[in-house]
Amino acid sequence: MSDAQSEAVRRRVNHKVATAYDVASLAGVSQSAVSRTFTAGASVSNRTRERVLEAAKALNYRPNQVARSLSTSRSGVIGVAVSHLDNQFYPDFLERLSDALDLMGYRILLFVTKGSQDFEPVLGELLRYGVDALILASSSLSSDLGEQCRAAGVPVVMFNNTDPRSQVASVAGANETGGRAIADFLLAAGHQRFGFVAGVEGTSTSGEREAGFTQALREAGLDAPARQVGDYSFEGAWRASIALLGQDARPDAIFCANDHMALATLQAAQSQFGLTPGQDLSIIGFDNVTIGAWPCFQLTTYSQPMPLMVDRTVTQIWRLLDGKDDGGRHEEVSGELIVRASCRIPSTGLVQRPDGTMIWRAPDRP
Amino acid sequence: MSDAQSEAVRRRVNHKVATAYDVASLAGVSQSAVSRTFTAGASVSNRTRERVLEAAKALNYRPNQVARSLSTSRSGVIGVAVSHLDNQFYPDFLERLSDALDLMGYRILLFVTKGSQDFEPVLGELLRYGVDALILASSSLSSDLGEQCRAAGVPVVMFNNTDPRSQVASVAGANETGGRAIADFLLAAGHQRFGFVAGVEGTSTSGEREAGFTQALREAGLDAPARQVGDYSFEGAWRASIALLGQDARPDAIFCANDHMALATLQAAQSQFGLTPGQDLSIIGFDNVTIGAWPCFQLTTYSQPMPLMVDRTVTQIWRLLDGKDDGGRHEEVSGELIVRASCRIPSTGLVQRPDGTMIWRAPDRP
DNA sequence: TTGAAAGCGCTAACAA
DNA sequence: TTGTTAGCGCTTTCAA
Repeated sequence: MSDAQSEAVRRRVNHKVATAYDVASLAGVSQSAVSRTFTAGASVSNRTRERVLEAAKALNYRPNQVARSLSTSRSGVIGVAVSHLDNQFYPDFLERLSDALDLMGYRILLFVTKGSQDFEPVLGELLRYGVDALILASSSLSSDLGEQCRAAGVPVVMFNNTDPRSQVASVAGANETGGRAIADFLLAAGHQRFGFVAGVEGTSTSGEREAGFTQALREAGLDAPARQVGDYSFEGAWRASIALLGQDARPDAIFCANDHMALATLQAAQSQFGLTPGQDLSIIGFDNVTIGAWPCFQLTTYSQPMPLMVDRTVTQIWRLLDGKDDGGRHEEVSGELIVRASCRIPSTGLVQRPDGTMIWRAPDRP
Repeated sequence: MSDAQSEAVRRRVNHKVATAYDVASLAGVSQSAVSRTFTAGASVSNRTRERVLEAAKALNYRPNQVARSLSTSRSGVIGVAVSHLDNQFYPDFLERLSDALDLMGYRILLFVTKGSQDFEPVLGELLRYGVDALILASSSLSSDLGEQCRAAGVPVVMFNNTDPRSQVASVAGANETGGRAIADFLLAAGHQRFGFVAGVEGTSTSGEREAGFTQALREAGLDAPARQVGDYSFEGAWRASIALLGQDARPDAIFCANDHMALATLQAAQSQFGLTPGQDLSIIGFDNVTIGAWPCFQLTTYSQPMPLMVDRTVTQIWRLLDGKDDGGRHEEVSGELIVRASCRIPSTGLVQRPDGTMIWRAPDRP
């Protein structure tokens, strides 16, 4: 046994992890040969590769990612900032995103942010962590942040949140369209008095949904809806709903800026006012989270198709990573108005899809 | 302006990130001096430090974590494997864990696993990612995995899951105690026929809860409960519940191995059998997830106090990182039986806590 | 307290 | 196709 070999064995015994050098000497090749066999698209002879692989297996060797990152300045890690983890929309997002990134060999460095707290310093750090890209899925996160990263040359995509004036790429649902559809739907069902529960003020998501909703009501000759802020939280929406429903002329239809808040409204209406959603009033959300379809909720909602949105998000990321920094930055993924029992049902416009779900489409206007 | 200075400026302009060398030359000191000013507990004169900090600020310099990791073989990153993200227990866990780790300057590298899929290869990779430690919060994850990492010298803690025979540290709730308490509680309420909805077979969490439950029933002279497997999923529990409730002698009390499944049982009972939980039958879960307390559920449950559990988990991690690999490995965090409307209420043993929540304590036995 | 210099483990020119 | 060599940006001895 050569010196090199015994050195390699010694390392193993000492619990030290084998390096490419150990493998090289055991295989009787250069360290570069080892590097090459573990680098996709390298140039190694089969014979060399096999010897290396054999030695690697014997030593339980695997390339050290940190060292690799230092050399290549690519880490295979993508930073993901997310908040509101109690809103099922986001865990669902994380799960699907993880899947999608996994497929491409990427990992997630997770940052759970609290609302719009001072996240920016953390993010400064983050950039030095060598993440290859950033996904900002905190609806209450400013785009300045993203702008900063973009300037630093790190691809950034905002998820479920946009700043149309910024250069930061984004993927979002059809917020304004959805808001309009919801108004049309409620009007078609014969509703008269409307309420709106907003998310965090200033977020594009809530703002656009409200804009579409209000605009469509205006076009129908109606006033803007009664309005309360729910801050995207269950408690906030609970309070907002109680305020709305406690009014003299109580709304007979309430649109909440997302499902998470709509679930609060639904329960507040039931337990605090004895109202039956779908009969006494209509409640509608946005997102189509899984639990909204639970029997006890049967929440009507405008969907944000998560698989598609995640798909678009990662596609944008790959593009940016490839340096294709061109066009198509602010992507909008359209959804559908999914009809369930929490709303009074219009007599027209209902369509049943093959999977049994009911959707509503506005009748063509003249 | 010196050559070194103009070089530094050039880098800035070219969008290249400043390195410690750039800072050093701008500050007129050695690169080591820069390193020291950014290393906690270093030895630098105030004068040097100030000059360095000034230069660093001018160049917007921050130490490169990757390079630092390569030198120190510590990354400041902790790998977290989690599954069942649709069970609110886990997003909640992630959120709190993130907070706790943040406080100590650690970040989370997230792995979302699917049940007990072939996660092991991924984890092999993971170790080469330079994570300083690993937290395994996948209730359906074998401990072999953890054992492997431990052997590789990486601290591992299993969360909400144990293998008593293994050396892998763990933090879990009072599963057996909780199971017993639940049996005692249901017996005290006068129940006769019991059902149990299990999680994934073979997981310690489900197994221990069932063992405690069944054991306590046996001690009361009763048979083991009717039993169905819910696999920790909503759909699985839904089917399991329908099977249980469709029996000839339908159970009048069902214990589900966690809240997530109990929520399915509750709704199945209501919507498929027209039963009113708390009157026609009692349904009880385990975890005390936030949504279980929602008005429409009012789920009785045995709690797993998340803040405490997370606290214990990170404490274990710090210990292991400090090389204190001694004792106290399998930690159990006790909870309380939280009484809500989904169960028939016993006439004795109820205690109201200051915050208004009702808990139940078994009367002392003679 | 400081600077010089030797790595950390790998990738990527460059020569052979 | 190979091996040699020079970094990647930092930490950490070791002298001074």
